[in-house]
Amino acid sequence: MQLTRYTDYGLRTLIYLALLPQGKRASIDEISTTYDISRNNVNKIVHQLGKAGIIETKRGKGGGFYLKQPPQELNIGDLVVLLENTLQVVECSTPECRILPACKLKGILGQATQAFLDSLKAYTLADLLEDEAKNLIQILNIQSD
Amino acid sequence: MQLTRYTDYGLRTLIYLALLPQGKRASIDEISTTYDISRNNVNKIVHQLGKAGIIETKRGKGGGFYLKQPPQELNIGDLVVLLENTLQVVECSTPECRILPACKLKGILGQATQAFLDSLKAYTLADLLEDEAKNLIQILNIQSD
DNA sequence: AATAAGGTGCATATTAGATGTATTATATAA
DNA sequence: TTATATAATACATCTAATATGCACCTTATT
Repeated sequence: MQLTRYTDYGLRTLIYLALLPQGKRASIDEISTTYDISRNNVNKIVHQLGKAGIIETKRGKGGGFYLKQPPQELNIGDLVVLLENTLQVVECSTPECRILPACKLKGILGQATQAFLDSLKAYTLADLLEDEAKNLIQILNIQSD
Repeated sequence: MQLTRYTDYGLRTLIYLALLPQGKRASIDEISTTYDISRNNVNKIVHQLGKAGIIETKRGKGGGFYLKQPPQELNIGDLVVLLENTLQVVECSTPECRILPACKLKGILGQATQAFLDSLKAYTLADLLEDEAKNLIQILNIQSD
């Protein structure tokens, strides 16, 4: 049971953005280089986060992107739901499982998935920085000006 | 976020076994054919369940396997832990993530995974049959004698 | 001995996911 | 108005985990 790297990278990108000084933008290259993630992957993530209204993106010279909301307002559960392409932990229909109509496993696994998400919903992006912001800023070499 | 089919097939196999009349054995071919799952996959599952002491396997003509414990004693959470090869929802170390030492995500995701498993631990194999045993027996064409 | 079952090992196929390449659209600044 | 830096888009390819296939071994029953 794993989340995709895409989701992982998405969260890392958001951590980076949450650490940026007010008014500063990040670029795809910057994130890609810092975390050593494929540029294309970051590209897709930034695009998706932009479409979802989580970040503001701007093209062109001097462009880039930044969080539209404060980190305290970004819930980890919601972010995982957004980034992860499927939350259906088993595939009952491709190919169709013979016992599907009488199977209670679906429901039980669905409940468990909900418990997973509810647990994440207790945290926000801000909680990922708590007590570690200074360390993270140093590790990620984020400039203060 | 998905469980492997291996885990899914493992649970389906156990459902099948839980529906068998007392004293009856199933065979790998029987499970494989009934669910339309690769024989080899079932083979591995049966082998693992045997080693884990969940089922009793017997080689040779007239052999087969059956549950060693009543379904009420087999906890779904434990079964998923047994069958699923990884419960680490993100890979922090291959390659090593730069922010690993200051990252709080690991812990939060670990808690959520635990919530997932705890939710499953509230159910046993018997709960997967409840109210549906007759339907399942019919769908799976399990003979009563 | 023949047969039917699980056990074991390795090879191959499949597929989702990740990455690469190229090009387009847009914005800024010289 | 041209050059440059950026995100957006599209598509191709690589990779690796997973799933399946094949062959043969071991064991038990008849």
